Amino acid sequence: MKADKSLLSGSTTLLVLSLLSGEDKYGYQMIAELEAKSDHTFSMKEGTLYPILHTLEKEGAVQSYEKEAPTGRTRKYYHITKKGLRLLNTKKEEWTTFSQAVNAVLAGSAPAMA
Amino acid sequence: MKADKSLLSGSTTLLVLSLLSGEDKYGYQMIAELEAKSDHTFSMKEGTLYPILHTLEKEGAVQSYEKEAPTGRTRKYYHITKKGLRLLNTKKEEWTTFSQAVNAVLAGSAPAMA
DNA sequence: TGACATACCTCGAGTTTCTAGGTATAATGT
DNA sequence: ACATTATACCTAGAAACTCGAGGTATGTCA
Repeated sequence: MKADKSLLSGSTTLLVLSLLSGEDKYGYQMIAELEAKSDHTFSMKEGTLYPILHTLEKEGAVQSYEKEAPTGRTRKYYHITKKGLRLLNTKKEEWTTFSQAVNAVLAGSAPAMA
Repeated sequence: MKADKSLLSGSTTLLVLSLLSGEDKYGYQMIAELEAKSDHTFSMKEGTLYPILHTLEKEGAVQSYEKEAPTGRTRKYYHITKKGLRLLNTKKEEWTTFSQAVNAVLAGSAPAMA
């Protein structure tokens, strides 16, 4: 993880829901896509992702189903629900508000930029 | 706190150092300024801020000194050191990398915006 | 057959923040 | 004079989140 790992806190659910808003995906795939899309900034660990997926499913934000891959292996796919899409929009707004607030504080003080 | 409080994780040190890069400040003042500059998005709690300041001082990123306010009360001011300024720049870069990565993931999937 | 990648999972440790208290002084209202 | 509120500092324990380390199982390749 390039960025301080603690920055990741709180944004994981947003990232997972965002990935699923395009199409159904399985856990292992999400980790790889996150790493690729973020240019290797995010390396979400399995021990982080799987519990999150289980929690989201309990909340009704996603639904899982098993499907056999062309390889013959069984994968567990996750589909985002309408409730999940609403949650995604909420989290997106929170992210926007939050990042703008951080930038506002940064802009107000120091000039230095690496 | 408007934004999901867990988003705050990892950015607190960055915010505190950023505030101190302009001029020396005392704890109570920082909380008020954070709230004002972020348009009420951040409401950092005393139980969060004071331990952070103590940790930063142990690390040598800030130095504290007591000074009497015009009111007669004694305040504990914090001054950012050169080491603290370097730390600030590091954290700034981390923040930039992190926020760009989140935006990249968000852009790659869902179109909806509230 | 052995090694490795894929694919899922859980538990305990570590980190961070918040809640909820505590202490003390100055200003304000009555 | 007295009570209340705002200022200003602090700490301990609970709660939340992520990670490291481990486990299980199947498919691929040499």
